[in-house]
Amino acid sequence: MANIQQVAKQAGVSVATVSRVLNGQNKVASRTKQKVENAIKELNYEPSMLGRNLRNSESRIMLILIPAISNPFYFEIIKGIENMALSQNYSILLCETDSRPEKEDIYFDLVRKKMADGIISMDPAVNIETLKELAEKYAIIQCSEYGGGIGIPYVTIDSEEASYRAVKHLIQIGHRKIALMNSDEKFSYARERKAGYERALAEYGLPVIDDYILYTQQLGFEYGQQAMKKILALPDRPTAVFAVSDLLAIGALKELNAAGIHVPNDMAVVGFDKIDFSNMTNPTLTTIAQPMYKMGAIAARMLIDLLRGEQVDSVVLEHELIIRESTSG
Amino acid sequence: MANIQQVAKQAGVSVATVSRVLNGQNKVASRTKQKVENAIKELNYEPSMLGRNLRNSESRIMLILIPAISNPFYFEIIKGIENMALSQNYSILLCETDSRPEKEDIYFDLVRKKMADGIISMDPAVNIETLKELAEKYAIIQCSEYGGGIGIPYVTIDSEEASYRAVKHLIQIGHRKIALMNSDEKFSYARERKAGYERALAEYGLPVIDDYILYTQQLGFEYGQQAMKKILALPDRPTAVFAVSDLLAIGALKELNAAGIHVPNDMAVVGFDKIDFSNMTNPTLTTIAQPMYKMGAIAARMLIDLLRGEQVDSVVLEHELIIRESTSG
DNA sequence: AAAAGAAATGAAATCGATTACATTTTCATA
DNA sequence: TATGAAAATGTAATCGATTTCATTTCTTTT
Repeated sequence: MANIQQVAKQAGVSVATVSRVLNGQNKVASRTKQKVENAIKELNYEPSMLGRNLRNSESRIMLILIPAISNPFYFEIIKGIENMALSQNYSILLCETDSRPEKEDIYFDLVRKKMADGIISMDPAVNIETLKELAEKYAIIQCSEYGGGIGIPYVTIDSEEASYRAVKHLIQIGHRKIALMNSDEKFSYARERKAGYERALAEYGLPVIDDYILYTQQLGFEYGQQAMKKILALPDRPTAVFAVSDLLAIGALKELNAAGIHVPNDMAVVGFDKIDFSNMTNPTLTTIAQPMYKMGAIAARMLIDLLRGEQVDSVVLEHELIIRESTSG
Repeated sequence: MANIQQVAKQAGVSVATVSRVLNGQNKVASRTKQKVENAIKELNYEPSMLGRNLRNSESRIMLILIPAISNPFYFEIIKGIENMALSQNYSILLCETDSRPEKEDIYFDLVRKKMADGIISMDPAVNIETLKELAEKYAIIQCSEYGGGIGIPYVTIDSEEASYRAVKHLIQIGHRKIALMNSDEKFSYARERKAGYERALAEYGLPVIDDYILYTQQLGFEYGQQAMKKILALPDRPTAVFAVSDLLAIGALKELNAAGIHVPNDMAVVGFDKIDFSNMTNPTLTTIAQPMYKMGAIAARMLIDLLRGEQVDSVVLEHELIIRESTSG
């Protein structure tokens, strides 16, 4: 547990010199450098980040806000963030908010108290007012979900277009009665995906039927199962379902299975996100793939740039429709 | 961005008094306290944890080491850890090691450099020598997986017994040819689960057949699929499979499905962990439930106790066999 | 009203680094 | 060899809190 003073003493130099050796920037005579390095070895010295961080007024920690760690959608994004962060000597503090403001606030406090330098928010349920306020003093990036028009840079995909393509695909393979399994429209992605759904229907002159639009409280299997139960109870049952999340779609598949309804012959299903599990279901799930790793990496890069005081612009990434068994028997 | 000095000045008191108000322990006259609190409000002051942490020589961050964030097994454990940590004013730094020593080392460095106070390791692939060495100077708890006999406290379940019960269940419903889908035996849980498997077989006078014991490199769906492919290619095909992880079991189910083999009639399957997905498969998966939330909470509690310099003892928690469709058609 | 004891407050050291500025050393050149 | 510029090194302030010990203020008691 040696500190820089002791190293300096041992090496017979000043702490400034030790610090210079540590950071390798200023020139130090190689003989001196050697002495210092020996002292470091002998004392088993590890520089304390507490001291360094205080002096530099930074924590080199970035906060990642996600609604639920159990949604696999975030895995690859997190990986992308983490790798970029590590490469720039940042660590990530992963915060599951459960979409609860109190919990959110605990973590926001870490930023206010300098324990974290900035935030990447992926929580659609984040309190946008608080976020806006924080953004005035701290670096914040929105990833995947974003509250538009509030001046916080974001990286995301074009949800409306993705949704449009998914529904168009269903129409093109012959479906006319297509249900939408959406989540709460307070989330921008939900509004956009609905817009894409409606645009596709409109393009083919199909009516938007209220009964075909379901809203789920959350994005879990159970909610997909429940929603599918309601769909099956409909008098004029649709022949296809587009769910705005793979988790919902998988819950729906489960319910269809239980009801003995064949997918895709009796009912086609499309999901969204291309989580790993979507390839393990029976049938495998047609879905929209987002460039998640890339999205994460870009978000981290943007945050770091922001922290450096650079100007950063929002980014919209490409997506892809992955056609699998649930729409093509 | 006010600091404690400015608050003191504004309130017309010394920094010591401000600090006392902040920490609420020492007695401060209520009039003074009021003045300080007003100053804090007026200046919008937030105490910096950088300063506090340096002075207190602690970071109030605990490191959580997991091999892969994509294994749902860890979700509830992490929740348990997080909640306990937050309640004690700790934050958690989640580290996915990918079972790569370099990455492990990046995170270990955070501990050496005082950026984290202690570690909860859940990585079976962790370098046990490094861990042992670190444990001499820092607080470390092993959770779920543990390297025995090295004096690092752990919390886990009795894997041998759990495995024994799972296999016994298969035997009791009539199976005689039972395959084991295990992971690498360098992991203690793998060795223990194999031991339980063998004990159950022995108890019923069944032979241990080498061909029936498969090893997978990792615990992902794909590995379960591959392993099941091998099993299906066996000349004398077993009638049941016990997989040491739900992910493997789900991959196996997928492969069985693809091969048109009925589960459980033609082949019964048992998993391990009771992850959420295990209830979404068709058929639903019989599995061993671990008290994951509790395990996490206890691990965090143990780590905090350790950091306080208290004596902590290892804990073994209960498990439960959950019988579902994959073993009872 | 004075003295003693308790309560409140303050001054200054401390945690462990970085860095601006000052000083010393080195070395080429005249 | 003296000189001056360049290179190396050192001194001390600083980041923002906590805390020990000293001092001041307030109560209580006689």
